[in-house]
Amino acid sequence: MKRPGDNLRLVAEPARNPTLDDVAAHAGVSAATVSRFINNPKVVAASTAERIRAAIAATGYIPNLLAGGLASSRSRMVAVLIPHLTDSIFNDTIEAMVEELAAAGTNVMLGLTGVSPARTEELIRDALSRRADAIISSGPLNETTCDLAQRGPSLFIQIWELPEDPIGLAVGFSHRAAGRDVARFLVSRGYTRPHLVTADGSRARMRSDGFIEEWRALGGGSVTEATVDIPSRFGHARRVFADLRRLDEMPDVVVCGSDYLAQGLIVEAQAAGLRVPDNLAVVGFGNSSIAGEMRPTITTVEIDGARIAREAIAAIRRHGRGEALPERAIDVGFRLIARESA
Amino acid sequence: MKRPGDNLRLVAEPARNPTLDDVAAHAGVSAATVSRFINNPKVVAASTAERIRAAIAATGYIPNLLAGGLASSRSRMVAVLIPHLTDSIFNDTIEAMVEELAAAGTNVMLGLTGVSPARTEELIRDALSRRADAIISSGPLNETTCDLAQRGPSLFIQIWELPEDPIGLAVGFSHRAAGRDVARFLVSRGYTRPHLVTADGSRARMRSDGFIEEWRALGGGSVTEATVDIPSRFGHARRVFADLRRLDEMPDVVVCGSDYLAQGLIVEAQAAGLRVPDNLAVVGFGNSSIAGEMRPTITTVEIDGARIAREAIAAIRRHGRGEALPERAIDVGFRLIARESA
DNA sequence: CCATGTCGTGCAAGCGCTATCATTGCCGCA
DNA sequence: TGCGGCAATGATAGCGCTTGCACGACATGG
Repeated sequence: MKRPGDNLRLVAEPARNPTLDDVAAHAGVSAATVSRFINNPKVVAASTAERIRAAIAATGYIPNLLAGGLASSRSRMVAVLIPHLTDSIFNDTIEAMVEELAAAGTNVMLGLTGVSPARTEELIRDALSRRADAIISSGPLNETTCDLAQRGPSLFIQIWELPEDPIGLAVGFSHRAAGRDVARFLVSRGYTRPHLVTADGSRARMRSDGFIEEWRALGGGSVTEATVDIPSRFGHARRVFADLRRLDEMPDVVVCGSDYLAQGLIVEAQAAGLRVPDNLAVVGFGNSSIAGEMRPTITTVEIDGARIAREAIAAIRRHGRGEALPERAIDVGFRLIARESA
Repeated sequence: MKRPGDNLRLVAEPARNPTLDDVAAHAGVSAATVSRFINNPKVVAASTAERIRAAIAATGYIPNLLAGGLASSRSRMVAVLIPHLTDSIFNDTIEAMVEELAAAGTNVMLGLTGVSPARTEELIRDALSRRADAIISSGPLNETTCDLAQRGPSLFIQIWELPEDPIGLAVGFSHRAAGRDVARFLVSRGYTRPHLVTADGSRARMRSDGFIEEWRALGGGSVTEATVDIPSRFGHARRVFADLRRLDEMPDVVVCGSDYLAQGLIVEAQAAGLRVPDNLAVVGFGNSSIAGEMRPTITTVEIDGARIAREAIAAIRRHGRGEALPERAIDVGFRLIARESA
């Protein structure tokens, strides 16, 4: 239904979104006061607050965070850079992160780096362009990316690892120590012929190194190894298992780079008529939700993703308030969970 | 290497990031020209372009997209709203989406809605606040959210479903038709006692309705049903399978809301000594990567996530150029893939 | 040779908000 | 009564970019 007034309204007030000024006019205060109300309601008088609240509702005002960010040089956004989404061992961490950030009124820019440093660099550039309050990265860095990360005003947080000299902050754990712990555990269980399935990345490499180091130190025998692409996926299991069977001597335990791959190996082993762990034991990594739900349940290394998220976010908050960070690296540790598969 | 000039530079030019003006001064052109070069290199003369390029490198300039977005009211960012990350049937779609968008120089704001309309509303508000070029949503909407989505300048795209009257654009398929197809398939294979495991959401509901409708139309017998929380996860399988065994009569096929749940049921069935599909058949949904890799491989319904991503992005491009959308709903269809599990 | 493009560029006015500083009452306390 | 102090608000100057308009230089065609 079209009434005469409609066109007039359209002329007087075009398709433009209402702005702070509109709200201010409507509430009979200045734009500054409305801004204050939005960012920190308790600094305005209760009666004023009420009028502003009403004006916002009446005008259907939606703040413009681009303008706000430009003026304050705080974007209320953090960039999260991860390699993949599918079968990703980080998903729990990321999910926790996104939720914690949402609770703090901060949004997340998601970047998928794959294994490409070039893509990583571009994403860091994008994050800096958007003046992200922080950049949380679990991907691989090279020299250029480090440089970029250094220079930008955004807090740079590396998660899931602990480099010797972190750029901004690192929240992670020692992959080498995790590898060693697994070795010790397998020795204690009496396994003698471990097979390592290592993803083609530095973190997995460190775990394998740690494992072998400790295994040898404890007088263990020979270790066989296989390599898979990043990330360690369920789908790799077929080839890995097929290769396994061609070894001179079957291993008695397979150490995987992720619970998904471990799950895949269990499936393959069972399909081939083997019993897990009796004929072949399997160790996962990450304590993804499936690990405790698989049959048999999967022995794995738990990383407290929620804790990583919390620490990262606490640091972002501090950094946002201009405080210095108490530490450059936070070790959240890990925990070996012995279940049925090994 | 430290030269005398360095300190002077530091004094003259404090920690401030270089801006367009700095680059312009360095290149001996106006800021407008640098802006043009950045956004559309071919409109500036080749020689000028070269000088600007050099100036950008020399100053280490990083554009400020907040300022750019404010001025142009285009943020080069789209919001992607999904319920979950873990075990999510959307992950392949999202991954394709993020990659396509990255290729187009657009970043992604990730929002996790869970099953809460309140959270969805807040995320839509956030997306509008950031002046997202588009909002891509696969979550549940209520009246308020619809209103918001209508009003905002962002293109609103619903994926994975086809409502009768989409808000902006819908890219999806008919869940009802998918349910019917599964029913027809199972009849053709001679199954007689299907068990439906329906997630507690409207889409899964539609598939179940479609299934039952067609099953009855084809003269099939009684259908049993169970409900699980959203999303249909691997971990639900234990309870679902346990409940199954308590039925008066064991079903001969279980129809699941996701491949992950299907995988879980296969694991449970096998752990209980049943053979799949001989003793119990299983049908998944989504053709996630595991579906083709499980033992037995999982019969499922394939959705072309990459196609959904492409269509959505094409629409965003058109909308960005101010063109009207050729259609309000795009049906990408689906495809039943018969594998070993049913 | 002038009218008419076309191309490359500069000028300047915003985009919508935040933050600094100044201003106004008003209370309490000496 | 006077005044420092505090609470609440307003005025104003940007934040760094985009873009419409204008302008000069040069090429084109009648």
